[in-house]
Amino acid sequence: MKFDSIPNPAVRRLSLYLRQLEIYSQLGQHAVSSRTLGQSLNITDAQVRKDLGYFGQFGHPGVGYNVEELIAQLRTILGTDKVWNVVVIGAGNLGRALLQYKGFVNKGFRLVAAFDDDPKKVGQPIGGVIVRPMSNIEAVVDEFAVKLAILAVPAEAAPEVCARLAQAGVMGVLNFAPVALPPRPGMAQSSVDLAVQLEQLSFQVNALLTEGA
Amino acid sequence: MKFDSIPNPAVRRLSLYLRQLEIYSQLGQHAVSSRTLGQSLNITDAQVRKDLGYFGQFGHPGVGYNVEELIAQLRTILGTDKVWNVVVIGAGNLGRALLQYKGFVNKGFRLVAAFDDDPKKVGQPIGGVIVRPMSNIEAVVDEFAVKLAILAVPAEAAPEVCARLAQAGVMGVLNFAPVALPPRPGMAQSSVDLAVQLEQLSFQVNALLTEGA
DNA sequence: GGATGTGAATGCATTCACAGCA
DNA sequence: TGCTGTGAATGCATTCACATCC
Repeated sequence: MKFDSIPNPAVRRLSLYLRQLEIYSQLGQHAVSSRTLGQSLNITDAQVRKDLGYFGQFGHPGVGYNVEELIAQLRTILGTDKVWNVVVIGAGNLGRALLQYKGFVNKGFRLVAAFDDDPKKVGQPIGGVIVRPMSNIEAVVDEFAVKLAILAVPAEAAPEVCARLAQAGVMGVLNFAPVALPPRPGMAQSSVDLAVQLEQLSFQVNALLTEGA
Repeated sequence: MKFDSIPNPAVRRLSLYLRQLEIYSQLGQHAVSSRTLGQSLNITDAQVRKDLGYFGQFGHPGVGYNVEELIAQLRTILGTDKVWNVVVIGAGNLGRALLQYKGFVNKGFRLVAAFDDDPKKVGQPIGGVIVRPMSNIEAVVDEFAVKLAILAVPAEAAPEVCARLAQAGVMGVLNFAPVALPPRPGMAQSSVDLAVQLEQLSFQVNALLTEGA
């Protein structure tokens, strides 16, 4: 399976398909068409079929897709049929919230450790783990074969910590610090900037207000 | 200024430009070229110029862009030259973290209220506001002219709450619930699903591992 | 010389439309 | 008939390349 040559937006949508299919599954729905699945997510049926088509043929002409079957396939594609051990760096407000977030575990992600340099935070139990000093990062990453990390440290510290994680063997970082991380070959990076998200809405609301007026 | 016909990716980048320019400003940098700005964000210089070009001519040929000047322009474009009052719905782990997040205020967003239906949470002070019962939503939205809301409620409740917010006059929602919100004309919506973010990394790390092998 | 601003060219993603199968 | 899978056509975003200006 060649992973490059696949549109990035398509991969983003795969996650949405999976999420929606899990909802169908829980509702006892066993079959779904590209049209129905798409409508739940505001995506065209052709787009759904094309996205899945990058990875194989999972549907049944005249019938649709089997929900459980497609869930299994998508998990395999996305790599969440196995469990990933994940560490959280930074035990501030955001880090603590993430450590207690219930949505990760049944998606195939297990938070195995938290790190912070504040001596007042080290030793605290949060969401089932205990905050450790940053000096332990390498040992923990090694011990638990950690490949994914969540970065919830201040912007000033983020690039340096990211480099350190890469050095330790982490291959993917989800960054919540409001700063651009220098790209590293061999490391996947994704950033979520909360203020930027609001700014986008601000722009769009302004557009709605001025075009409507 | 016609707000439609502008590529959505371009608007996303404007926020990144602004963020980076604010860093330059703090470092005492007063001029910047499209090349330099782009390099800090892994964006080509042509892209930077094209994005800005959708909104006007802000540069000085042979010189570059004035940092403070461009910051002011971008704030106006994004609508954050004015302060937006924002409410947070849901005072769970994530809601509480967002209420205490320091990054919003100097970006032009003021969190004016939090809501939750859990009687144990109502009355609690968090990050400068007091948690109110959901029944107060309409009154607060009205009183503070709230146009933006952050949705941090469970997935089951999210669509209903979103509809209610729209009814109350909210025009933009940042949704953290892992569910698709039905689109509403006259309302801007943006979703951040934390598990989906990790899934994307999972996919990419798998790709790195298999292509490298 | 060194930078912007911007049409033209390219490349990528989405949509169309239909053959093929249950 | 109803739906998938997929080449072909379209549409959109990015990059090129250069005229223009300090």
